[in-house]
Amino acid sequence: MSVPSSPSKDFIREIIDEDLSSGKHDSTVTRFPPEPNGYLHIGHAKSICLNFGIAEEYGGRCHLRFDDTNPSKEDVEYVDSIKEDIQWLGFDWGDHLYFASDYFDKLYKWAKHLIDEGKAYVDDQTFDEIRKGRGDLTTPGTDSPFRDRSAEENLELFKAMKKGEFDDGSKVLRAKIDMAHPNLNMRDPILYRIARAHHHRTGDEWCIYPMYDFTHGQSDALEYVTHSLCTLEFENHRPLYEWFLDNLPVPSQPRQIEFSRLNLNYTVMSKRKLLQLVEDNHVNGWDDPRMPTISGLRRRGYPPEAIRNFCKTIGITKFQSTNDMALLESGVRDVLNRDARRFMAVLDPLKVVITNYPEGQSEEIETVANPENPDAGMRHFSFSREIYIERDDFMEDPPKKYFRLSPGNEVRLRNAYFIKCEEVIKDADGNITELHCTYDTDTPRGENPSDGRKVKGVVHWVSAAHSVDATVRLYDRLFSVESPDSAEGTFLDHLNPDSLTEMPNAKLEGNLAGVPNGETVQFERLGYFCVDKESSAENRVFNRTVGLRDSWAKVKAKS
RNA sequence: AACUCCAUGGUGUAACGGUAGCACAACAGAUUUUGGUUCUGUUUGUCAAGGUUCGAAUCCUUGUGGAGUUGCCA
Repeated sequence: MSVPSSPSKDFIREIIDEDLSSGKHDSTVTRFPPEPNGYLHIGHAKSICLNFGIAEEYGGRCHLRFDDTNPSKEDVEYVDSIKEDIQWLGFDWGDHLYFASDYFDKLYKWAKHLIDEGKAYVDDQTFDEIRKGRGDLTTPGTDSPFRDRSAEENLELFKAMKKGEFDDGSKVLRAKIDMAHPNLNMRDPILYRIARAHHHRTGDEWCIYPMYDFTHGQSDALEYVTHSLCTLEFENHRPLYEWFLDNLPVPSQPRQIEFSRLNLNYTVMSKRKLLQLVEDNHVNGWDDPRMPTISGLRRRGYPPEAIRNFCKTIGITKFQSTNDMALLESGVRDVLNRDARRFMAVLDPLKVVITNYPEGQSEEIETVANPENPDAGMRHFSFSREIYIERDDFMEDPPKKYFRLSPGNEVRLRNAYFIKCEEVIKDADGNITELHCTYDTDTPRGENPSDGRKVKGVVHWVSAAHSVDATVRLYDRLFSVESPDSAEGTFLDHLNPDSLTEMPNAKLEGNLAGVPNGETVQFERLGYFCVDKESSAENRVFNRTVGLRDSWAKVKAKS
């Protein structure tokens, strides 16, 4: 009913505005129609945000409808995961959960209707004969020898097909349209095939199943969907979609509108390829944090809000674009910077002994949990004589703009004192094993030294005696090239060998032991990290969601 | 070489015949107890050629480039 006014809208929302103001429709009904044959990925999120988003904005509704017309590929496992992912993204279909299989009876009647009208026939040709008869892109097809069977004969045959009197694949029901049509979809498309497959909902009730084309538009019409939004590859199907609406006594006239699917660089999006990554163990399951699946992004620690914002930002057009992963990550940082609690964690520890700090002594430090959000409150942790710092926060022979710790140099320990490196301890092989430093009692948190001296470097740390151990998994892009789909060789040739790095000896601030599974926090100066589902009190596991912007890395890379 | 669709900075996306704007990225600077955040500034664009018009990213023509379609998949 309401037409939200905003500065600019995509072409689909413009069409909806027109349909509302012209009186063509007085409410808006959309639908998200996945086939339950795999896990949802971020490309589906684009469609979900579009369809459910429009329903919210226009005060309409969005149906969740499972397009389950090909039982050999489908399973309830996928139905469940799809529901979970949509809800996690923050959308709700309310009472409007549907299955195309709910319409099998209706569709069967409509098929008989077409037969009665002389607009459908049973074809006995083999698979190959049908294919050959279809012609190709530049040559028209030829009529099937069975094309002119009488309506009576067709009806008997079709009923017999349903009763199971014929073998799988031996006959099909086809629409009688035009074998010379320039659009191949209109060359007498197949409506029903015989397939004795157990359906996850209808069981063994049917041995004939309707095709996508004979199902989708009619399902939309039955649900009074006003705008049926799908991706570009269905563009050529629209004439057929409309042919069924025109030739069947459907209760409403939905309109199909196509938009471009989401592409992201440095990853693949096709179900087939994602399946291959899982089956060949290039990743650890559908929810591997490197996967572009919704479940993978969730496990990676991406907030649903960031995914929704991303979908809003990339917009809806018919242009086949490839979006930059950096845009997604930027949105993830935005949300997490605002929401994530801060902690300190050392991934690659180097022990530091503060030689002038009394043995056996410790003190409690208080600081904010999140500087961006005062409501997050305070946190407390301990400082003591032995601490860990990040190994790459020390260099024995530093380059010019290196602000961190080096021999004789002084840095600020984050939330604590200045320390100065006095001595580097090495093992027999020359590896640095320990640093001996002194601290300045004049420089606790919140105070600068009375002599006015300053330091440029701030280094995070954890108290050795108060730390907890953890494994931290660092994730990088799954592929090393921007478009693995079009790169030389197969996409598997371009897997990034360093997409996963395990840091098995990480030392965490003690407070991190209490963070629940699934929460994403910031490890100060390092990035955002999410408690993995495999994490336990005995064996803590964190996944890096995304690193912080790192301008030092850029400086370093240049030199 | 059929039909359909698409073309705006590096990547996306606005501008609906009237100043080409925004985000990300990049670069420079300021602030900073996160080399984070925040703030300021800079660079970069209408696929090409014609036409219509006072005026074209926008309308028309042609070309070029890209995508989809020859499943009893969706």
